[in-house]
Amino acid sequence: MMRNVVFMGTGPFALCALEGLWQTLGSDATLTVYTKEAKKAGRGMKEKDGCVAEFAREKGLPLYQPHTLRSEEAKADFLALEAELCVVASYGLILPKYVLDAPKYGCVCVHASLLPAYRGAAPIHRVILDGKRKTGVTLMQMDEGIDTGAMLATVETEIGETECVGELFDRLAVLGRDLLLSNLEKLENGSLIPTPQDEAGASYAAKITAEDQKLTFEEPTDQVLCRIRGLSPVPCAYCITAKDGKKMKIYSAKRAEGSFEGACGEVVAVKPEVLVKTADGAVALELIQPEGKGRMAARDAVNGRRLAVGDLLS
RNA sequence: CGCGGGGUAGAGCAGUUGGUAGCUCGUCGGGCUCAUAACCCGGAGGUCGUGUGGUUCAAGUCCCACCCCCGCAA
Repeated sequence: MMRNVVFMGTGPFALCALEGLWQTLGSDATLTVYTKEAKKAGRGMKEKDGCVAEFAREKGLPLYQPHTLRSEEAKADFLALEAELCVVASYGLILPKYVLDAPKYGCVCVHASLLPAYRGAAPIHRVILDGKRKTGVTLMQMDEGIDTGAMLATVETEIGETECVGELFDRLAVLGRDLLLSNLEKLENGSLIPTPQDEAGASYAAKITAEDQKLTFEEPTDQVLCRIRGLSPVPCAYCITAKDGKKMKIYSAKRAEGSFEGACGEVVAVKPEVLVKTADGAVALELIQPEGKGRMAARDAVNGRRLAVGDLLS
């Protein structure tokens, strides 16, 4: 059993793996946590720590939140830990070579995609945005590139037809945690065989931009629905309601059967469902959120005169 | 001290220049119908975020303080 492990991660996906690691290693081992520094965020711009930092504090784990790993100070700190293994999951900082080289078993990363596809920051969102039906988690030996290291183990999963990124995220976090834990021993005894990634199948899952969040009803229904599912509930797809120019987030919607008359983005019916015309049909809005208001069923928005037949969404 | 929107029946909203509250939906009861997410009739349901606060003859409506929710930006 390993006795000295460093974990580097930020956010809920990382937290899931960290919790598992903490339970598995037990109190005999030293588990040191690295996570991104607290930053001013949210309404009021108050300094806010991430969930990984909170967990580390709560459990009394040694915690490091360097602004960068490239400083001499960070380097000295890390080397002094003399870690046997470094586990990384959506950390957000690039690991310098000294980190990669120092641990006896190197640095392994839990990445939420079937590498070499969807390397990068937003693999879970992108895989749904692209309409894929299968994804997974990869455990890999890190190298100096971004998610380019040799693969050690993978687990696949089907993406549900109506599954949103929030649901998939939670499932992959658990799969990732289990993939890591079930391979710890093999990492230690060297029985995992690193498989280099095939560059031919590589793709990059870039961070989600505001542009990605913008819905376009000029697209076919399938694409509109993928965009909604792939971004819900965070950061969420949105459109602009023409009558007041305000944003309206759309958390969920489904395909509407039939053919409809109207311009793309026009509300063509509100009863019994709120239907919005797309390039090749219509989508039925389910859960939405007007700017400044809370989430509500599309039907409630109609009751409050927020949406009516003829309204234009763009 | 980042910018901005909002807190009124179970839900979503309206409430004009201050005069004790309305709409759509839901809910309960009744009716029509082969039937219904449709229609008709009727009922219940609100100390209008909090404050033994201020102004006023009178405040959901103006002023003050505080709490909470949300959008942007990070």
